[in-house]
Amino acid sequence: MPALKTTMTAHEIGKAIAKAIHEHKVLPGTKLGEDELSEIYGVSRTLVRSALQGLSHELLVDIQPNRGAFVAKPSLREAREIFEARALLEPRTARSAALRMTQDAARRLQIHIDDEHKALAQNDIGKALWLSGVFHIEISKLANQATIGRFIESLIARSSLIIALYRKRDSALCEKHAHHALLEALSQKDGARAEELMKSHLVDLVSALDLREKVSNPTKLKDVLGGWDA
Amino acid sequence: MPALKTTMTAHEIGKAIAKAIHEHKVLPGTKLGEDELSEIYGVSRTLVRSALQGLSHELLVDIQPNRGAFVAKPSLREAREIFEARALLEPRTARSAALRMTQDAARRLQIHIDDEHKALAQNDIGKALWLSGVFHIEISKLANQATIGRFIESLIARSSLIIALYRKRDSALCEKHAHHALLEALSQKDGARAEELMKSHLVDLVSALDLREKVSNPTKLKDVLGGWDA
DNA sequence: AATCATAAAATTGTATACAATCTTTGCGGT
DNA sequence: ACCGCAAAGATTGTATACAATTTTATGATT
Repeated sequence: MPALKTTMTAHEIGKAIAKAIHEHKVLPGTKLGEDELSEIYGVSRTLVRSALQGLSHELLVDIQPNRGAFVAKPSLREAREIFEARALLEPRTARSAALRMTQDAARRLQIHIDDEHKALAQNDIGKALWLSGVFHIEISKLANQATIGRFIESLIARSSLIIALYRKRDSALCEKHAHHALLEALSQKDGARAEELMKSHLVDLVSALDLREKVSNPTKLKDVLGGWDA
Repeated sequence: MPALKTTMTAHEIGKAIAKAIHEHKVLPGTKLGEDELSEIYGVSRTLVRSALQGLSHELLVDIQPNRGAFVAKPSLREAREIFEARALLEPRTARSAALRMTQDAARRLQIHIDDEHKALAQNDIGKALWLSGVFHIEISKLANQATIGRFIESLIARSSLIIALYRKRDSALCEKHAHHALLEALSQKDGARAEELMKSHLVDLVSALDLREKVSNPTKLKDVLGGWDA
């Protein structure tokens, strides 16, 4: 599928890495070595560095001076802030999107939801996660507010890192119906309902996370590590 | 004042260029040639390119492939979006800031306001503009929400471009009292009032701009250009 | 004189070479 | 064995060299 004849641009490389991060193909903390990446994409380190700097600007990767680039590990505080920001921006944006909804957009979103279900059916969690993010981004694009849309896009990308780090064990990350209900409200141009649905959808998302302060008591370490030779 | 012994980093160069843009030392549309900048800052094009790419990510400069980097020229639509976004984020943030206000912060903000007045007194519009932006950014920092704070910072930086492009002739850009009143509300931890003041302050800012659609009718061109040989 | 084609100059895009820094390895001392 | 230390290796940071593209200058043709 990808065109191999022409060499990739820095932007394309960044997109590819971002997608891998979003799909949890590479986990937070993973080192992104320049030589390694330039080998993979068949370009010089120049373009790889440019791509990594771009990702660092979006806070998807953390560049440590003289040490290299790593997939970012958002703190608990950052995690909370990001979902607070989403709760502020996305419901409002969903309302705007509803008012500008078209038949064509509804069709595209429906196909998107089908793809999500397909991915889930074949247990491709990574792809499902990525598609879920893109669904939110598509809605924000419908609102026709590029500026806030960019903010939302950035928040969603970082959300995938948070899910990787803080997801509760065995918590479902996408309630099957949430996106469908949202699409329905949008199709009916029911702005108020779309706003409300998005709001509760985000609450559900957060409730699948464990964002409580770690109470790790250093003295308890041996309780956890004890019995290693039993 | 600036340390000349050590070489500047890409980030520092970006900050320097951003400040020049913010201060209207370079106007929207200005070409930012790589050789020229590397000459100025005494570094190779590598670092200059890195800096320009960073600024491009913040939408402060527009990089046109194979043509170079130019100071961005936000469209009318972008301009409206940016101030809508500010109206959404900043009042809310001012309220949060009020609740976390400290004596020390109040002192710092007061000094800041004094600097603004000094700059205005000596007619250094550029510096006043920059300080005004930093004032807003400082408030957002007090709110202790780094994520939204970054958004606001980015919006404020772009606002200076909008002011350069769309300011009404002879419109005052900073009503002397606005920032002072804001500081007062913050100092009294009066969140509701701070929110309200910020809201109206932003309205005032927009009212100093001319964001109406240009009605330039192409057929009228000869009306404007006619009589060249009279 | 105006216009188009072409060549020269200047500028950006990418790769490579070298320098600086960090990481690992191996050795000797305690 | 366990630390500390030093040299080798690997990785990132910066500058330079070369390729690709655009811009400007030149000149022939109408």
